[in-house]
Amino acid sequence: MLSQTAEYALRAVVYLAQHPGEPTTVEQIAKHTQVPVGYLAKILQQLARAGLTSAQRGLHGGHILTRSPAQITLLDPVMAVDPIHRIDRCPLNINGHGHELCPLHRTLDNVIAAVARSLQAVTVAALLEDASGAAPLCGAGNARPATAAVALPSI
Amino acid sequence: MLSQTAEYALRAVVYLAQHPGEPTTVEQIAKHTQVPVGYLAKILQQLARAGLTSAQRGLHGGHILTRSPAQITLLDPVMAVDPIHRIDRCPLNINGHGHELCPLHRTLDNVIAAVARSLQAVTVAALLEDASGAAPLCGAGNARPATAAVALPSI
DNA sequence: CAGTAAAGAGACATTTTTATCTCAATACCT
DNA sequence: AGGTATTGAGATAAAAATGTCTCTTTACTG
Repeated sequence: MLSQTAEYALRAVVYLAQHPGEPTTVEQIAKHTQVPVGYLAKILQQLARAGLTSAQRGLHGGHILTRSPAQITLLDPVMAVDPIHRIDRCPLNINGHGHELCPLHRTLDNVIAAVARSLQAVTVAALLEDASGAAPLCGAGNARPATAAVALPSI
Repeated sequence: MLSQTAEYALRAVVYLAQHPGEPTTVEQIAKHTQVPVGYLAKILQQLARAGLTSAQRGLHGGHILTRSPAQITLLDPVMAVDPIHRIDRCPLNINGHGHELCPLHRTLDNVIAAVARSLQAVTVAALLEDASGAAPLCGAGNARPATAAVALPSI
């Protein structure tokens, strides 16, 4: 669904949110989020370029969030590294029905829009405050029993 | 969002639904759906293996749907060629909190579930009957002016 | 039966995504 | 100033997705 890269970016942002203040090295983030170090470095660069994080070089350097977790939604890192594209014109743009979409692509675009809204509706802070179960990112040692996830049959 | 392959599969199925009865050749479908012929042939094989379509070889052969468009949802072709996977265990399966997901992955799984439900809620027949605008697949010549798509700012 | 129009299957090619490696630039510390 | 820990950037590699090509099999037609 989301790309591997987007997943990694989300993990990194959540981890950073759990470690406010302290600049955190790529290595440390990678270790705790199970993301390949070298690849994560690239992703963190993208997050920095997008203004979500900032990095400090040198000794005691590392990455930090530039905004409070309450002001970062799950959509933000996703758009930074692997943007979700709305369908804004029919991919089969034969005899231009202007910017109107055919029923298929209108439906697909609605799905995409819903995904974007869902991600946008959840802040990173909300994840951290979540009291229903395991700690964010399966934080070692502090997982608690939780309510069962809602089952969706058939897929 | 969805893969190219899934897009192609959806186009093919919609096209077949518009041409009930007649076995339709890969070439004809490809032409009208703007999908590379060779690749489409592979995709149609996958649809056939999944039982959505069946193919007849030889002269006057081609592909047809095995079910009525009313009994095919948009999820069906997608699952046939490029299955949507629910997140059923934390990808960072450190100190196993069983099958519980952490807040991040529970959220992501909910998004995936919503996508699946949305696709499952729309039948191919519904697309064909859609009276709000352009014909399915931008059908040449019969596009009509339609209601504007709902705008989603910020993405 | 021979010819032709179609799908089936598999090898091959290209492009994109994911991942690794190396070296340079920066900042701190003694 | 020199040493070390860190990010930045770019080249390279590997894997997966997408796309092409060729040959075989099947079924209809005359």
